[in-house]
Amino acid sequence: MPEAANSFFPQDGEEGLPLEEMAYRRLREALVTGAILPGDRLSIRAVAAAFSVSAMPVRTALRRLAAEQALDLLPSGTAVVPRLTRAGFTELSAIRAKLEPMAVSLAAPHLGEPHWKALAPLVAAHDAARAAGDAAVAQAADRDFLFGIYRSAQAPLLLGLIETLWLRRGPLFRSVRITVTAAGGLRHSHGAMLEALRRGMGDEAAELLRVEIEDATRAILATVRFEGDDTAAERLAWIGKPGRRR
Amino acid sequence: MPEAANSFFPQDGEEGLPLEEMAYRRLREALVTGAILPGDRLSIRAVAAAFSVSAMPVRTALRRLAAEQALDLLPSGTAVVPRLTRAGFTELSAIRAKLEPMAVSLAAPHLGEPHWKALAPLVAAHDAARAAGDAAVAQAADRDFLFGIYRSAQAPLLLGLIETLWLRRGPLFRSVRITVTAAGGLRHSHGAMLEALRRGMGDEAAELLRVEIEDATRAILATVRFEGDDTAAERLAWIGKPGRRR
DNA sequence: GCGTGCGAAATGTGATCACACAATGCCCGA
DNA sequence: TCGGGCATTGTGTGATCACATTTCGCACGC
Repeated sequence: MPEAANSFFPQDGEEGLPLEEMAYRRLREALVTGAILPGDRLSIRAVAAAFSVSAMPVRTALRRLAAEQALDLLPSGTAVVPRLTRAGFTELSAIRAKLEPMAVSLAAPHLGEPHWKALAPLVAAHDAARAAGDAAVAQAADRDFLFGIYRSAQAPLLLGLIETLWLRRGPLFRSVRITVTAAGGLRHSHGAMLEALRRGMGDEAAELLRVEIEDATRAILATVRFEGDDTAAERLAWIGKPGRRR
Repeated sequence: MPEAANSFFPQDGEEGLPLEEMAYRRLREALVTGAILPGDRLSIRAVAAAFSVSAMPVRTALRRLAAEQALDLLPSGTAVVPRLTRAGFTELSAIRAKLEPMAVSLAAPHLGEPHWKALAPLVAAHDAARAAGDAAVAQAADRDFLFGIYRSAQAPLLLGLIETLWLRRGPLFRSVRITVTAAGGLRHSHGAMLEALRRGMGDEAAELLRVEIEDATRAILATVRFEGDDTAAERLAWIGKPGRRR
């Protein structure tokens, strides 16, 4: 990828970084990978202790994540991992279906030989991983494929918004991964997208992506249980349990 | 407006609020109204002194604005009011043209009599203000009209993104105001939008907005000078002035 | 006696400040 | 024009304050 290093999923290299940046990245990673789950409360002190730093850098990092909508803030100021509801997921997907194809269209004129060389292996990696049943790796390949294109769109504002959306969707990854694996994987059109881009048909590639996002959304809505989706049986079981949490 | 108070342009009531919130709102207001201009550097200490608070709340507020893309951060960490380039403005407008009509479509089913009562005066206020040549008031009425609808879309994530975009566009307001005033005002289709919404044609209203945004963008691109748009004469005058700023 | 409520104390948590440290950039003088 | 010193600015720490929540215990009622 000729562009700068992926700013979304930074690798290690946490040596010389300011502590705030370190805290921010670690929290973001935890969010995206599902290490912390929806509903979890992140108190400044607790996180600071976990990271062995003082409250300030953590506070800044937490607020930054909140400003990016990756965390919610209780009225008291405590940060919580947002629970994605069915409506929230629908909204998120609808926005993605508008912005990400737009990024593909914008990127198309900027793509060239070096990009094909970088993108093609990612499609192959996805297929291989899915065939092997490793949904996490397949997802990672997909993600790298898409962001490889998005970064080429030369649209920093748009890229930032898309990253925000992915971050917000992060906590859902775990369940989606399970579901998708169980379902044998969603159709993925990245190979066709790449072909369209090679032929210079940016809008066609964008349309493929839009359809893919909408299909995937439909599939997830049909199979994944969301926060607040308690079944009748669960609601009944819930009644009369005064001491429950969450 | 039946919804909660406008969170984008808060009025006064800065008594019981945390200082960080106060600093945040005042900075945002300054940004949106053009009180601080693109390129201005906002040092934590300077702002803290201006607001008569210590550095901490200001620091948090500045970082929050930066996370929302309303401010840029120099590598050193100093916050600066972003300069909107021609390309940046084009990108911003393209995103708005996708998201804001979407919000209108989503809001349509939720609108009812109370909304018409609240929105109609805003259209009238716009017309009156424009007739009187008061572009600032006309803009404010437009803004309230649109956000009144957006808030009804029941899409918090989308609303947040749109607010971010407006915030980012804020520093440009001053020049746009001048230009638009000089040009006699852009066509505005809010009356027609309101009519379409009343008839339950949400998509039609959305389309009107999309066209309006695109027209306005075109007009602004054609008339407003952007950062980096130096004319030939200016570029010539620039040569050989080693000590220049900005 | 057992269950239920209410209230106060204890705890947790965020907000803010003043201070110390280090990196950055600027300005002045050679 | 180049170098060095100094002012500015961001980063991070620890203590302290006020507020919110939770928890525990006691008293009341069944």
